Amino acid sequence: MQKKTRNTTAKQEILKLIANAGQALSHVEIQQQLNNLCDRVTIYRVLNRLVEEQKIHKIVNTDGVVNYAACHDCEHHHHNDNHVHFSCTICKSVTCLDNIIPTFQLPADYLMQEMNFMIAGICPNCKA
Amino acid sequence: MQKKTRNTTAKQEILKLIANAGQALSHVEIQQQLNNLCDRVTIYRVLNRLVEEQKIHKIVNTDGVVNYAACHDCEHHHHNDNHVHFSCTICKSVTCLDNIIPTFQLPADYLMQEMNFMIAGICPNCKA
DNA sequence: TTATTTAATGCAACTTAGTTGCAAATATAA
DNA sequence: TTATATTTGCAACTAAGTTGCATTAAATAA
Repeated sequence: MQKKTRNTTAKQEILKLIANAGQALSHVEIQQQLNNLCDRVTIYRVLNRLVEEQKIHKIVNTDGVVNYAACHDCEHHHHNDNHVHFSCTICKSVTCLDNIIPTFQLPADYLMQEMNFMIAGICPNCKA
Repeated sequence: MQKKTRNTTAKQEILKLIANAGQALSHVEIQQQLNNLCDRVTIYRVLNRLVEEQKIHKIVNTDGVVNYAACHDCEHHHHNDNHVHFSCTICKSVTCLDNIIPTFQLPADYLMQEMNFMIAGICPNCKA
């Protein structure tokens, strides 16, 4: 029997933040913007729940820091982070390049469950 | 003026370990296999040096854990981790799929410096 | 509306990963 | 063999994330 999940204030606010962000947010950024709405442990737990419920994506940066982004195409397509993520080494922003989907051929004897395509470099804003 | 780097015992042993491993190793795994040859801080520092010297690759797993692998094609090609890495969710092994190189088109206004392509799933060994 | 139940929260304490400063040790070149 | 600059060990620290447990608060039933 599956555990029922609740629509709490913390969850609503965190999801709203991520959905309106335009770029992926780290735990620290979310905590700062929440302005003491809830404990930092709660943020961790809410983020994990949202990932499980497939409402947000978890993106691991090239330095190991985790960021979270809203799901855009997951209504239509399968929930899978199959596009490229870009991490700017100057302004530190992490964004989803939703349209850039790499093609590759995984050997048949491998089973794919999850993918994380991360590119670090300089974003258009900082390059200009 | 560039700092001259030394060929110390710790560096030799760590590079040997990684080169002979057949799979990517984490800091913890390296520390265990080194059997108190040196301090854990030294391992961190040696690993960073080896990455800077482009003797090994740094691979970030889907859970944020960092692994290190020997460079195979970097003699001939540019030093760039442009192939797919595979992380088995069962046996926890991290391997380089040297031949699987994704193709994608990054918009011209982005500048790429580094990439990390990670796929998590079940490896041939564990699937069998 | 109130009572019941179970998920979610807050807090404190903890683990794990990695970093820093500094004195001592050691590889390299002269 | 000596000089010098890199590397190491140690202790202490930061940052990221987890866990246990008592309390709070959604959601549902009465």
